[in-house]
Amino acid sequence: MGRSPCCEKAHTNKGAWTKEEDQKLIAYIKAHGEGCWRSLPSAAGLLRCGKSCRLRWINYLRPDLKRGNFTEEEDALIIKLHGLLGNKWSLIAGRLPGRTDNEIKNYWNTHIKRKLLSRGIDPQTHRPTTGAATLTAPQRQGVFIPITVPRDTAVSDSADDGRMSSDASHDEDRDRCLDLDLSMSLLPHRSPKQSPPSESPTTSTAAATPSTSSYTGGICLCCHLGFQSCGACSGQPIPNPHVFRYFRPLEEGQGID
DNA sequence: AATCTTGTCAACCGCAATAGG
DNA sequence: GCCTATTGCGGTTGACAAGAT
Repeated sequence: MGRSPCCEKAHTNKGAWTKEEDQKLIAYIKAHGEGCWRSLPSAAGLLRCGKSCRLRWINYLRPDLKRGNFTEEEDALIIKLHGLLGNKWSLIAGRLPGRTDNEIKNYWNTHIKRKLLSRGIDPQTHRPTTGAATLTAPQRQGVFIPITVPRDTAVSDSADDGRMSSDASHDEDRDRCLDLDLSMSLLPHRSPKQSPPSESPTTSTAAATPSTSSYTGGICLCCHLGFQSCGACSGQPIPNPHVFRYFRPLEEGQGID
C-alpha cells in the first residue's frame, strides 16, 4: 500500500509559482508565522501542497535571504564545510547566513565541483584525483579535509566573528594542523528567551549555541567517532566544554596554498 | 536567423527523522 | 512501545537562458 501522498495531488498546482501565489504565501506567513505547512495552503487560499509552500518560502521568499553571487569567502567556507560534513547541505547552510541549502547545493554542483576538479581535487573525497583510489571508511565519510583554503583568505575571521582560530598560533602547529574550529552542539538548541546573546562568546551561530550544562570538557570529533589517536587532541579535553572540535593533521608535503 | 549545446536554478520526489496521540 | 501524520533533507529533474555553431 505505501504511505499516502503528502497532499491531494489532483487539486494542487505544480511548477513555477506565480506572483499571486507568492503574495498569498507571504501575506499569510506575515500574519500567522511559519509552521503548520500541512494546513497552510488551504488556510492561505493556495492550491499547493504544504511541502511546496515551505520550500518556496525557505528558498525564495524569506526576507533574510541574501541572494546574489557567492563571495570568495563563502566559496572557501563551503568547501571547508563540505570537506567536514559531506553533502549535509542544511548544516552547511546553517553556517552561511542568508543562504539556503538548496542554493548551496546548486552552487556546489554547478560551480565548486568544477572548480575543484580543475584543481585536480576530487569534490567528494577532497583529495587529489590521482592516487585517491583507496579510501578508508572515515575518508569516505568526509572526515578528511582538503587544504584548499588560501592562507590569505579571510574566512576564519571575517565570516565568523573570530571563532575560526587563526590568531596567535603561528607556530609549527599552525602549519601542521588545520584547526577548522567547527563546533557542533551536543545539546538541544536553546530558545532565545533562555539564552542571553552575550553569553557564548565562542559560538556565533544560533544553531551551534550550546546551553549551559554540567559538561566538563569538549570532545574531539575524531575521538568521539572512534578514530584512534587522531593526534591533534592527544586525548586532552578541549577547553570549550560544549563543543566538538575537529582537527586534521596535514600530510607530508601538503600545505595551505 | 535557426538550431544545438551547455549551464543554471527553482521545484519536485522519495525517504528518513521527529512529533504527537 | 507502536502507529500515523508531519516536517525536513538530499538527490534529481526539467524549464529556461545564454552561448556556440
